[in-house]
Parts: sequence; structure tokens; C-alpha cells
Amino acid sequence: MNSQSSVDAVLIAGPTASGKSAVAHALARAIDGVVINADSMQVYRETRILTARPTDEDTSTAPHFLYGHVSVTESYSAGRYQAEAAHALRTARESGRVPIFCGGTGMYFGVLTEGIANIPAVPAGMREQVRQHRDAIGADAFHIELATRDPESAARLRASDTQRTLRAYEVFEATGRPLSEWQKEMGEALLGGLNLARFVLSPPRDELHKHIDARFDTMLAAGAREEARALEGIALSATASKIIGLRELQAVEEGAQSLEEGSSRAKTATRQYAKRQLTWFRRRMAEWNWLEVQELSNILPLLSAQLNENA
RNA sequence: GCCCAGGUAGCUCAGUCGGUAGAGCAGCGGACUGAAAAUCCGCGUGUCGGUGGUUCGAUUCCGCCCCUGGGCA
Repeated sequence: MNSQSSVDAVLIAGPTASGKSAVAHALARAIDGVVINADSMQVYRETRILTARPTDEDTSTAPHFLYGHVSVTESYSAGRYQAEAAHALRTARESGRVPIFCGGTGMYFGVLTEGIANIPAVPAGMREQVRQHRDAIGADAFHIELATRDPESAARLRASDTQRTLRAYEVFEATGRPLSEWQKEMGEALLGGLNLARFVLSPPRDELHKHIDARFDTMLAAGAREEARALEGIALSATASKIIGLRELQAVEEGAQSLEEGSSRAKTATRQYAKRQLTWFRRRMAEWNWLEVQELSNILPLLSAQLNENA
């Protein structure tokens, strides 16, 4: 990193419940920055509690972009994130504020720092058609059909990988060109050429697990059940329906399981998610600055010291 | 106190006609290019309650003890 120039953008990644939102908020206030979301679920409006989205107080005391601006009935995607993050980045820089990207979605950080192939959107109707086709003929037959359209993707993917085989198939159906070909043309990294300060917040695993459990209890106390109940009967998008805790709490509201059981399942799912995040971070963000301390008061000085080194 | 059932992985359990044991869940590791809080792949982590006895060899058979649940008093 160039020690002569100042930092153009700060990136704060970390597993769920690692306290990164609070750090980003405090940093934004300290350096007159703007927090830009890098989390696939905190974009959703109606699920503030369940997605641990920053509160109104947070967003009124420091600018926050790309939080809660999408309805749970809408699908969201890395492609849409790319466009919106580009706009948010431009807005922040034009106002002379330091963009602080904060979130837990590894793939979105990939969009920021490595770019993503620029592939035309696949019409929703076609996606649904392809999905039904796979259901009808089965995973193995679908995988064989994919091989005739996009042999390279088929060779790379297992038939059991529902999501990726669907994606490869539908891209071919929509564009007439294999996904593997599209992917050879990477788009530009949004933050390419900028001087970045990159951090991964990583509390010890047992501490993280305690935080996850405690945070879900806090969510319940803050009205997570009501939030889940309010969404019953609403046609959630494929993406929003994956919000951890939502289905678990709706099952509780419907009487299908006890609150204790629902809570336990939600906590377990959150731990498993954090584990997947950490795998990504460890392998793909190994050279970032890893901060293993736990307390906010300890993190800020460390982070500031790193920033000054780069300033 | 007596009778019955059970004590095997973190949890719920299977099993060994005597040759030191295996499933699900949890957990751990990994992959990841437009649903990524998704999707997928790999890994068994054990004084088989304790202690004596029989045996070449006991988690398995026998005795005693401890613990848990149920029943009779």
C-alpha cells in the first residue's frame, strides 16, 4: 500500500455478530466518513431487527448508504449490488467523505476489490422455467443437459449444486453463450486503483458463538417475533426468504415449534453461517488486517493506527 | 427397601451370538464469479457408568457398587 497517499476507502469485513457495524459507525463519525453496506440481507427494509441493520439513530448520526432500501418481495443480487455500490461510492467521494464499506458478504467484497463478470440479466420468467425444468427431470439429467450447453461449467460443477447449475443453465438459455465464457471477461473492480485500508474483525470462535446467542435473544426482546409475524402471508423473494431466523420464528408463530426450539435453530444456523464467512475470509482475505480484539474501545485505536500508517 | 428399564461421541440413539464400535444432529475443515445469511464437498471427535471375576482377549458374559427414569410398597 502506498504510504505517501491517503486512504481512499476503508473496508470492514467480519463474521455476523462480530460488531463491525458499530465499528464502522464510530469510524464514520471519527473521520467524517460514510458507511456503505456490503451485506446481502441488510438491504431489506422490513427486517431491521432480524438482519441486525443499523438503527435510525445510527443512520441519523452518520450517513449510511444501501441499507433497508429494498422490499423483501424483491430479489437482490451481486449484480444489482455492483451498480448500487458504484453509485454510492461516487456519491461519497464527490461529497469528500471517506467511504467505509462494511458487511459480511464475501462475494460483495469480491465485487468491490476484484470485479465480477458483466452478464446480462436473466428474465425472472426464464429463471423460473429453468428451475421447474430441473425439478421435472432431476439433478443428474439436468447436469447432463447443462454439459451440452456449457461443458466447462458442467465439468466444474456437481449435479447436486442446485444453485450454480441453475445459474449456468439459465445464463445460456438467456444469452445463448456459456456462463464459463462470460466469466472469462471480468468487469472492473469497483475499488480498483484506490488506496484501501482493509480490515477483518475476527473475535475468538467461542466468543463469537456467545455473541451470536446473546444477540438473538436481544433480537427477540427487541421484537423479532413481531417482525417475523408481520411478514407472514407475504410473498418473500428467493433472497429475502433466506434471512436467518425468519422462517424459524414464523414456525414458532404458527405453533409448529416452541420458541425455545426456534431460537435454538436460528442460533445454530447463524453459527454455521459465521463459519462459512470465516472460511471465505481466511482464504480470500488473508492479507487484510485481521483484528482479533473484541471490545469496540480496543478496536478503534488499532484501526486508527492502521489508517494513519497509510495516511 | 424391592422389581423393571436404561447408562455407548457434545446431543438423540444403534450395535458388538466375546476380537477395543457407527448413524443422524451438533462441531471442525474446504469450495465459492449476478439467490452468496445461498449452494455444495470432506472429516467421527469415544476410559462403551465404576470396580472385581471368568477368558488368550470383556464395551459385550457374571457379581457388587453408583447414577437416571418408571412401577410396587
